[in-house]
Amino acid sequence: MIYLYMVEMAYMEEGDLEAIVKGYSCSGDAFSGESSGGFSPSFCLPDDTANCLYEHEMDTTGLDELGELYKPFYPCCTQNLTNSVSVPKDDKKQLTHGCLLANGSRADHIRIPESKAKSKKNQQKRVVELVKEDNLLSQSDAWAWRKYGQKPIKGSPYPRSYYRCSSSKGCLARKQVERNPQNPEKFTITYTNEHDHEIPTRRNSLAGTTRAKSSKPKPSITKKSEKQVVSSPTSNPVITSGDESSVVVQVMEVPEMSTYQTTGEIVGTGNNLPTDLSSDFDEILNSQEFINGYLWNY
DNA sequence: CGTATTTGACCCGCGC
DNA sequence: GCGCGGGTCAAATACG
Repeated sequence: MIYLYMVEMAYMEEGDLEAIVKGYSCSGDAFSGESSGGFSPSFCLPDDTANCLYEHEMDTTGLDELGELYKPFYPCCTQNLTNSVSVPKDDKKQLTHGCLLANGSRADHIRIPESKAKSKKNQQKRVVELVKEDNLLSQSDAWAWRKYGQKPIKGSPYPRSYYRCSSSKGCLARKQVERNPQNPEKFTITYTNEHDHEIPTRRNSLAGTTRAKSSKPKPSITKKSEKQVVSSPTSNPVITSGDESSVVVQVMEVPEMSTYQTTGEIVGTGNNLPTDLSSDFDEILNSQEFINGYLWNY
């Protein structure tokens, strides 16, 4: 089983976090669950648990408890829907967006203030920190993700990979994956925006296939000699840049989905991680199997 | 040929 | 206004 911490960042003012944690409030991400492989959506934490988690890691709980934990919290997850609005980057006039709810239904055309929508900072973010590297396979969600970028991140020796939803054209869902610089065994996955479509029943023809890493160096005309490794690891990436004033910390124990089967193995690298881009980490990140993590039978 | 990945360039928000 | 850093674009390339 997998234990992960889920941090939801919604449109809330400073101080809301405490209120939420103390008051057992729900995050308002009514449909966050679909990004976790059809998993159940947000749930509310007991007061002491939430506080505990916000400060430090928590010991694990039993797998079967999770399902029971979720049930009582489902109803609250249909509230505060407007907090979960995705923000289309380029849609400057209409600024509406369809939202997929956890139960599969949709909530369309939720209007958000233009000024707010313009800001990337106000995009909904949901951060998931994986505890174990090998859990990445199971944690990976059922959406099809396509990598569109990778950047070295200041303060972290590990690059961040950017993925977008490839299941549907125009879907604004984004996903970032990076290794925790303080604990290389952990990965942080950040989801931005929500899918505006159902979970695909089948993926693109090549989705899920593993591309063999090219043995020969890729010819590049304008290639720089820039080294993409940056130094001096700093803060915990889970609760990132200071502006995310309002954070809901959730703990999810994610059972491995027995209906799916992982298609690849990740060789654990532990703490002896190479820092260059040809490291195992990059192979993991670059593997579509890692991104999806499931074997799809047609 | 269609789709995915790589990676330098570009864009944009933010702090100074 | 400028520089920095994060996020995205898109051409080149790889793969089935």
